[in-house]
Amino acid sequence: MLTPEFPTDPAKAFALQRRLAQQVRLEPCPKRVRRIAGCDAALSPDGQEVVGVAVLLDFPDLTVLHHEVRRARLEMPYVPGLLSFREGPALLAAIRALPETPDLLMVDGAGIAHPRRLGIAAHLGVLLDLPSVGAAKSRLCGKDVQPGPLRGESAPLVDRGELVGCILRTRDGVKPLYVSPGHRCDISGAAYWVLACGKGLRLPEPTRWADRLAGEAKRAMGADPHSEDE
DNA sequence: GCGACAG
DNA sequence: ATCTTGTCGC
Repeated sequence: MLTPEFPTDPAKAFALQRRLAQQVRLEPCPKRVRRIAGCDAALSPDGQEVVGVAVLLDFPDLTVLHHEVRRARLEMPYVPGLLSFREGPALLAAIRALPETPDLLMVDGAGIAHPRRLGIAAHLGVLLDLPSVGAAKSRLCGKDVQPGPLRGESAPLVDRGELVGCILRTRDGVKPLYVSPGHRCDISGAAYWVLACGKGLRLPEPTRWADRLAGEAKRAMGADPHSEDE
């Protein structure tokens, strides 16, 4: 089950990122959002597959309405900057399987705060032409600057002289998140949505649920590499 | 050439 | 990502 959408050859992946990065549109984030999809992935117990999860939450309730899980074989080793070519296939399938098209995607990973300005959040946003936000737990690029200690405080994330996102404190005194817009969104909007989706915990609800559900799906696999097909 | 490096 | 128990703090 090959995925021409995500080339396995690093050279082709780099070229594709540079091409898709030109399609990213930085603009004001939508204000009328009713449905948000949280996305995250985990590795199968045998490490041969990726388990992608897309959780649909409503806004502003932040209630979980639905979630989809999709698996995809790993064809490429992890290479910083090429994460979307590993998790992309499974996440894309999970998002497409949702009963409703979300108004916004919130992904565990980078948006444009990426060496070629196409982190997984931006990549998925462009492929689906949906507004997206990247909320990473650690830094991929840019200068690491510590924001104020209180929830809501932030510091600009600058990479090679370019403002690509912000380092946002989502919880008092806790390690900040590296937030950057994906597609059809901007830096302030990305930070706004991450905070608006937060309940005082470090991770915003969409990503927090996706992370938890991916972990459950992983455990449910136990030592059974496979049990069915699509 | 030497580090840094989402998940 | 993943390997992993208890422990400090609100």
